[in-house]
Amino acid sequence: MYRIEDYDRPSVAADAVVFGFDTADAASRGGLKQRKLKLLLVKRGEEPFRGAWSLPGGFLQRGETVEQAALRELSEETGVSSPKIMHLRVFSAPDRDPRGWVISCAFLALTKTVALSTVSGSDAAAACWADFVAEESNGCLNIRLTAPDGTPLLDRYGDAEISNLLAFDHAAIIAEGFRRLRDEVIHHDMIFDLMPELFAISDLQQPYEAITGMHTSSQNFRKKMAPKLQETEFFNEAAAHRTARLYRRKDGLS
Amino acid sequence: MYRIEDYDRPSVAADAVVFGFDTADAASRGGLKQRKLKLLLVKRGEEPFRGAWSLPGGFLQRGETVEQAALRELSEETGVSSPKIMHLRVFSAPDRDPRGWVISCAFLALTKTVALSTVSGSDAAAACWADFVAEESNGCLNIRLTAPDGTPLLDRYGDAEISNLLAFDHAAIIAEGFRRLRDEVIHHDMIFDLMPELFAISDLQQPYEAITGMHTSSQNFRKKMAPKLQETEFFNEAAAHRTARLYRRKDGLS
DNA sequence: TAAATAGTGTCTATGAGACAGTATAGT
DNA sequence: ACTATACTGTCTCATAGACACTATTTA
Repeated sequence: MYRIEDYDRPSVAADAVVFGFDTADAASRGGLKQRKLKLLLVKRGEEPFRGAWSLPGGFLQRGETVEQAALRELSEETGVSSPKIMHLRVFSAPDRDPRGWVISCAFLALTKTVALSTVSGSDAAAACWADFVAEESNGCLNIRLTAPDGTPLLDRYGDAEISNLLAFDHAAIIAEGFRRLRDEVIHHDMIFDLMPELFAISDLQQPYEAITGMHTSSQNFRKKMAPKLQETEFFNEAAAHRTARLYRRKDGLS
Repeated sequence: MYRIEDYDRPSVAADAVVFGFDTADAASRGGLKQRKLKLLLVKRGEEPFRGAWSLPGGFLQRGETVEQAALRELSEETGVSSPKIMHLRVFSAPDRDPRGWVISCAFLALTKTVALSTVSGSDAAAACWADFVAEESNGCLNIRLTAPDGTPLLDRYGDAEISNLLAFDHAAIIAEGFRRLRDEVIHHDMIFDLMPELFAISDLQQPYEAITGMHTSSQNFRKKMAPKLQETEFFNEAAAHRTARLYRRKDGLS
């Protein structure tokens, strides 16, 4: 029989790729024009990579699952809670951590409405929502990450890293996370996990297109989404134009 | 700084859910009618669960990635090699292994053509291709696994296990593996990874429908697949009917 | 010729994209 | 009146399913 003490064991980390959109609640929204995809990062307070930005995460503890570890670390480090978290993959290259043998269980997590103020926790200056921009050109995924102060954190073209200020192999984890996000949005309506309970159809479009890279007219987008939506009696507060009806996700969808 | 020695660490296993189809090579095929989806299992030679069937897998060793560990164990235990292997998820419930704290990185793997004779390795009687049948009814996935001698190994309806002779939480891992397989076949043409290099269109249909649960006429199935196929100059050897042209997967597909 | 599967063509319904045009809010 | 967005409807094209029909092989 295998005896645990007889064998070498790695340290196991759980890291979360957390996406969100910086829109205020749709029901109480003003004339917000720009809705941008954001990625949650924390500033490392310890060596190695002290001072560098990294994914929120930490080490698995006895008695918890890796999901619980990811959510616990996310909460501890950023004060953010995620209603939706899914396994991404395990990163286990033997040299990925200078401290030694550490494998990382990576998760994809989403927050409904990103209130930027929710970033707090042990050290408020130690977490931020970075701007996330992705483009696909001839089969290559280009990702750019920018800190709130404008510092470019990552410029990645395919697997080539033009510039990368992130700790460990987190750039690769982020790329994998975004690929999965796109896939889930396209095939499994994951876009709704990024939206508040009630939303106007036009609130869906910017997020949807930023993630999928697709572009449609607002009319056709409406028609595509209509079968997945449940009409409500509510309307958003008007800007300088007609008010929009609010919808919720129709249940009974995969 | 985090020092590895200061903290508790789990043992890490890599387990593979390996699917295959029991069709002989299409180019030298006889009048084979039944093509069935199979799952690769090994018989445990040690405690715990000695004598029970389980997924091929084993413990991660220092210096290798979890993918390498999965492929190494697969080869050692069954002699099977897999051209396609992908991360599924991590199973880490604290009580999932009676030996102690063991988490499992689960993989989905496919073999192109299953020559049933390839099951060998350290102990030939210790591995088998079990019959795998899945049905979806009102949102619930029903899975049944049967050993080659007819013994029912698993009957699972949704998350309810009617009967389960498998070791550990491998029944849940298998269910997750099949869900992912179906998803990849539907959205990303993974069906081709289960096929030999050359195949007739009709060879695709049974596997495709067994996995997706969809049903179409052979004519419409042909039309759906045509844009993904590259015609070749070869034909299969005839049975008691017209010979079929062989195709290969058209490249440049996701 | 019969049996069985391979393969073509046709009709129809559905969904996506292009785009014309109407509705309703604020300024 | 003007502007900006919400929303409806229409046309066209591509794709999926139903199904009639032809082609080719062995028995």
